[in-house]
Amino acid sequence: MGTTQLESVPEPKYWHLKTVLSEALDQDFAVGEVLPNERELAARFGVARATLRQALEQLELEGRLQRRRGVGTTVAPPRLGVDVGSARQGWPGEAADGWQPVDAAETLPTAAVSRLLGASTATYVHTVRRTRVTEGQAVAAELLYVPAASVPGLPGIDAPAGPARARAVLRELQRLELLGQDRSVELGSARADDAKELDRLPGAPVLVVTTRYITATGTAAVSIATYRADTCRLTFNASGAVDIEPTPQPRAS
Amino acid sequence: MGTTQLESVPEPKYWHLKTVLSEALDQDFAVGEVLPNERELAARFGVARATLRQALEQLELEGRLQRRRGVGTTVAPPRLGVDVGSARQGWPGEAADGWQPVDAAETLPTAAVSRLLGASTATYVHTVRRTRVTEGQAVAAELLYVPAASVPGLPGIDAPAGPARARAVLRELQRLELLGQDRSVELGSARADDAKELDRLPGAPVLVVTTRYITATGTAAVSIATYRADTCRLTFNASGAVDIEPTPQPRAS
DNA sequence: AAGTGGTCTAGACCACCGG
DNA sequence: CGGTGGTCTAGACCACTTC
Repeated sequence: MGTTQLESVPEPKYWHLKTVLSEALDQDFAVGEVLPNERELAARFGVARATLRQALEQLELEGRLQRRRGVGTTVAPPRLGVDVGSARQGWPGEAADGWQPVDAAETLPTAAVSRLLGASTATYVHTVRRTRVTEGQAVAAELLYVPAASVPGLPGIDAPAGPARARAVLRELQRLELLGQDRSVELGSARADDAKELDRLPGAPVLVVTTRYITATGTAAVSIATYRADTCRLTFNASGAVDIEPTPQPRAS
Repeated sequence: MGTTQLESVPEPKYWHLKTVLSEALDQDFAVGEVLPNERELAARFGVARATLRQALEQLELEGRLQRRRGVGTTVAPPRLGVDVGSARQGWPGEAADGWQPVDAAETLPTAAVSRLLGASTATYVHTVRRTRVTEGQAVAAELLYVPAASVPGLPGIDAPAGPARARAVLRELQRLELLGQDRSVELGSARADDAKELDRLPGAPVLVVTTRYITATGTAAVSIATYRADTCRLTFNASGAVDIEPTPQPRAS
């Protein structure tokens, strides 16, 4: 860049790189297109591969890129808007909202889970695994914890494993009267099993949505859902307002 | 470890490191305590510093650690629960919820902003900057975009800059009838100016909360708030249920 | 087998904070 | 000033996908 290095605060190379790449993505690349490989890009910009990778990492974090080992780096489509808030006051599984039961089992709750469940401190909890698919993509993996006390009418552990059993727990849960629920969203990194379901590497950034389902007797169930942070935008429709449109591309003239 | 390396899928060193460190944090460290420096930790575990840093990065992303250049790495307190959803149907600035007006200006909207504002395509928008402080910590920085058409009664640009002007825009906005709002949450990285307000380095992971304020005539305003992803947990109280308690530490027996 | 991204190393220098 | 985390390099090898 010329001789004008008067910048008293020289921004890091990877940061500048990110800006340059971001503009290039807007102008010269279409969604789905594959970029040159990392070694060539690094050479082209005159930096080490590690530095180039730092820039790519951030762009992937922002949902601009998608990297797959053995395949390459491609331009990501706009993030998927995934509805999380408008299904007001419903038990899980009540609406056909893309959640698919996978399995269920009886386990002892971890310290963190029993803390969320509150004073009930049930000895056993049913653990239901579900996966959410939107537009053909696996966007979330959920673990739903239901204390045995919440669903007394449930058949014993002799029930067949698999989706059928998961559905049985959900069906039983829906018989309770739901008073309310509270939700929280935070950043996390995917555990190994969740990463597998989401087709990502372990440690991938995820949005962790924790929901407590409240009945008259306290917290009847807790759901911990992990959404792919790179491809998802969680939407909460606080009112009956129109849905947000899926980010139409402003085409350059 | 011993000689049992039968694991056909050897997990990455940094991943294993992260697990070991995480357990050490639970058992041997108190909140606020400073860890040994990176060079020593790397030596102690027999890995390169870059590898050690990869583990620390993930732990920081999960809110377990806090790193500050020139100071050191400390054990982070549990994430702050920041209420985002329960202030139902209110204009910004209506409740004393920790938001502090900083400044305001008149600008031309960027392509992304005018897309969010919808078909109105106003030529000018008022841009209000606010900061949110919770428990003494700056947790969020917001840019609120208000098309000039939404607040026709506002004095011209001769108004004094600074918080007073920001308050004037908010006051004018609150005269409209709010029909609803929709919100979305996604992962992003802090722009330079936001990072400064949040006392983080540029590129730090943030949760971007986008809110559209709807009136009878369309989208009257758009807010883009960036929350520190490392220290914040966004909470949405969908019902009048009790608040979630701030993660009491389970003491080992 | 060839090509991709993912992990790892052993150094170096820089920007920032504190005494 | 010394010590901290932040950036950067030039290599190497590994895991995975595709052909």
